Amino acid sequence: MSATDPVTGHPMSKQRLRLWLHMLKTARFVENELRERMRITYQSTLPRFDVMAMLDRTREGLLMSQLSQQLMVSNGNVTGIIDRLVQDGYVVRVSVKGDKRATLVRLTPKGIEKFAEMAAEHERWIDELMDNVQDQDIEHFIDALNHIRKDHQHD
Amino acid sequence: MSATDPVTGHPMSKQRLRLWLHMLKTARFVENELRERMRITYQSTLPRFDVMAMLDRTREGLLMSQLSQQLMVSNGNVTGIIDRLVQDGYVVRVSVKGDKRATLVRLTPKGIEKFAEMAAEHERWIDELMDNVQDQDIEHFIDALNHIRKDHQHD
DNA sequence: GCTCAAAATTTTAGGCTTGAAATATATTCA
DNA sequence: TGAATATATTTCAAGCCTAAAATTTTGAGC
Repeated sequence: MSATDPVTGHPMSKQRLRLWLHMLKTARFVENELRERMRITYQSTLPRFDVMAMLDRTREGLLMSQLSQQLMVSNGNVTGIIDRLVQDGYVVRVSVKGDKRATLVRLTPKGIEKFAEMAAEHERWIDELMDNVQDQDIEHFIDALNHIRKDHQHD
Repeated sequence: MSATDPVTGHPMSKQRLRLWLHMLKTARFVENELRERMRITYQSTLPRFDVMAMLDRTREGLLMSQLSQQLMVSNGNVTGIIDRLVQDGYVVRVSVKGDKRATLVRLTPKGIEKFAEMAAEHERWIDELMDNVQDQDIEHFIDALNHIRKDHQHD
């Protein structure tokens, strides 16, 4: 038999399951909100926003493989999202000198401008959705989150 | 100008954004792990598991609309997932007496049995993935999560 | 009863996501 | 050099997901 919670007497595994279900529900709630606002305000999506955010942090561009690794999504997934960002004129594919396999992906000036606008609004949305989380809690919260990934994820 | 963190001097909105990004990354990490294990071990998926979990808690069955509401996903989404669970023989659709519009959805005995097996393993996976989260942190953690949804979500 | 709005569900079109297979290029090393 | 292996990316099939439209049935008010 595994360890039990000294307070409630419930097995730790049940406590952790409960924590996971709460975390999932909260994340889903915030994501649903953001998705809808992104759609209504910018006729865009969260995955597109995530990709643009990554590209905005590295203006010289990223390889497709770097993008999918950083975003923790599959290779083929990124291909489709970039296709649509290219269609909208927010992103360009640039061939890499000396390696014909690779493709560098970069924000266009139009993409940079649009992202700045979206990012500012996105930050306000998060601030509003999380206005119940107070400053003194945030660092503890983030610590606890990082504990979960520690020893498991190596990035 | 908005409130600032008295310690770091950063605006609260930046702190909350940072928290959200950590939360998203952690949730994605755990979900990716669970998805892969569910696929390899049971040739199944997380959405299917979530639906079965909900039905297991209410053995007399749930309406399609109740299911989608509880799971915070769209109506049409649930239709497809149930279609496949019915094909696999884990779920049945039962017509509701007195209302020809509604459909009640129930686990079959085979579904109940299968879910019990999957749920036990699922709990072990969570326990393993979260083994860094200690007991005394869990309640605080859950509190903080609930704070996020408080005042926003009404369920 | 009739009409019309509301409710429960499914269908549809389009985007996201995965794992696996396919394609093309680069590298290693015998 | 040439063969085998590794790397970067795309394509593919299938499932997930959404919003909006369509379908069917119910219920309310007249």
